[in-house]
Amino acid sequence: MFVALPIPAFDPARLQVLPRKFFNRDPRRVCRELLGKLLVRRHGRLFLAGRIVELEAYMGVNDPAAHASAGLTPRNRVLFGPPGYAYIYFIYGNHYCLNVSCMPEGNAGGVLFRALQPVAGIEQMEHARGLAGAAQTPRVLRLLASGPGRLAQAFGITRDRDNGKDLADPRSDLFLADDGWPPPRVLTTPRVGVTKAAGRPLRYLIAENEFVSPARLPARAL
DNA sequence: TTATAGATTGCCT
DNA sequence: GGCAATCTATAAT
Repeated sequence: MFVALPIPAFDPARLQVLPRKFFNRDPRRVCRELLGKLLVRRHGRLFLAGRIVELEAYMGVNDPAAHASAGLTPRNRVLFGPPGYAYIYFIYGNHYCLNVSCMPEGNAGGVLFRALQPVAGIEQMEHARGLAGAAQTPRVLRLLASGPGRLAQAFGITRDRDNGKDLADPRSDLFLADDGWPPPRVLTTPRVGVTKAAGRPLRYLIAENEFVSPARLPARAL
């Protein structure tokens, strides 16, 4: 039996934008504590919001799977900058992916956003994803932001628009916030789609959440 | 200068 | 489950 989760109420007045120090830590710690928080896009009075349900940690120059492993380049320079900034890259000729920089300036840790549960602005997300007019079945809701490329498309995230943006600035149109949702139960698995350092359990997800991205791998409790 | 793999997705059988 | 799409960064020539 497939039971749809209720869509939680969304109240912009309750949002506490996460401070820079939140990101000035080991990416694994940031992953664990970022699960259950919100990614928010603001267009004037219109809000898009998604509950963060799946993340991956990238450990910097010593992580062979990380873009930072080759050292500082024009593409990955945001990762080497101060914590709390958006690193966006284009992959497979089709998709943008969103990361937030972690660790102090000079240390290139980062966290990849892999899946969100839509919370606000669902019609606009459907439009951005080419699913306008589709019934809001659990299956369609999952197609909106379950997957790194999908969530970027749902939120209109591109490199030109958002790379280098400060996600810890309340004045930003893209930021991360706490709305008081209780800390979730967290599982870890190996990262998806990486060929180097493939065994490390650096994928973090909310236990029993149906909005995690399609890849299903053996999980263990944190 | 050319080749190849890539932190993905969607459509095909 | 297989594979094409389609741009970029980096390696190989």
